[in-house]
Amino acid sequence: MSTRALDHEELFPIREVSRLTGINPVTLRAWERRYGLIQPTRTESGHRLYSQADIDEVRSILGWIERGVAVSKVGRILAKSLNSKEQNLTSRSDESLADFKQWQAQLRQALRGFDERRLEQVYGQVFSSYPQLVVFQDILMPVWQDLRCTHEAFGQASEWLFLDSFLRGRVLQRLQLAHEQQELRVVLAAIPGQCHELELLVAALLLGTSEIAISVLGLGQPLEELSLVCERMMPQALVLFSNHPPASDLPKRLARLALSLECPLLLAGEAADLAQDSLIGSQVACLGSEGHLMRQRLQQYLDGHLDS
DNA sequence: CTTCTAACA
DNA sequence: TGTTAGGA
Repeated sequence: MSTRALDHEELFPIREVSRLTGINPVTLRAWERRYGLIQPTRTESGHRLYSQADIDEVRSILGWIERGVAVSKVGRILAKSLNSKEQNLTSRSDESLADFKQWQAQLRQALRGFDERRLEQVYGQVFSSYPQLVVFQDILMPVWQDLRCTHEAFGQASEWLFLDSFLRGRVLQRLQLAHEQQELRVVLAAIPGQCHELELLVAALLLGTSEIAISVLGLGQPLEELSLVCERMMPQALVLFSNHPPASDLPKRLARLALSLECPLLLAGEAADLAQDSLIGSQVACLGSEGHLMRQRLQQYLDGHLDS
């Protein structure tokens, strides 16, 4: 704690990184050698020094591994999705990033004590300082993701669960409040698979505006029945959500689904970032995974389609 | 304690 | 693909 004069420039030896991420040092070196996955700076004697950004990269690798992606394929994915996230981060000042970390630290402290009152308090304070989108996308969800895939200490699984159920409750609450008298209605469904409920709910929250009401379908929603559901709900659009790498047959399945729908079909989440190349020229539009962009593109898309 | 490569499971 | 062995 005391030696952190410059948080950004602080460097860690491999053993520390291993402790922080739960990855064996030798495995860390194997990733670097075989897949070129993290390239830390070196001391003159050749010892690796990892920056905070390197450690964050290890964590995101862990996230993809947990979603069933082979380590050899993570590199490509990271190269793509880093683009959209990096742009988001570099456009932000260092001091606001430091502020985010402060709030995240407070959040982690509340979680460590399983202190619900404290958690509510921090949650409320964050909301009084930042807009909803920033609160979820830049402060709360990164902690949720870290806790989910990092095994830094015994008990983190419980802390993750504690946060997850707290946030699910709060987000549901907000979703209910958000439903008022919007003119446009959009249906949001998860691509069946391994999506967490919270990710879908947060996406719904971030996509909604004063003009667009989002209706969320349950997690197990079968893709094949969506045309039926849309026939009866008659939304202005159907948005599919996934944070997982798209299966190779996904573009075809989506194209087929799009043909059977009365309304336009859109894709959101990390899957949208990763699949957008294979979907150009198809009926399926990609919203991306960044909150601002998603909302903006959805709005524009609807505007354009309602004119014609 | 770190580094590396080659071979194993 | 992660881990082990062996040497520096």
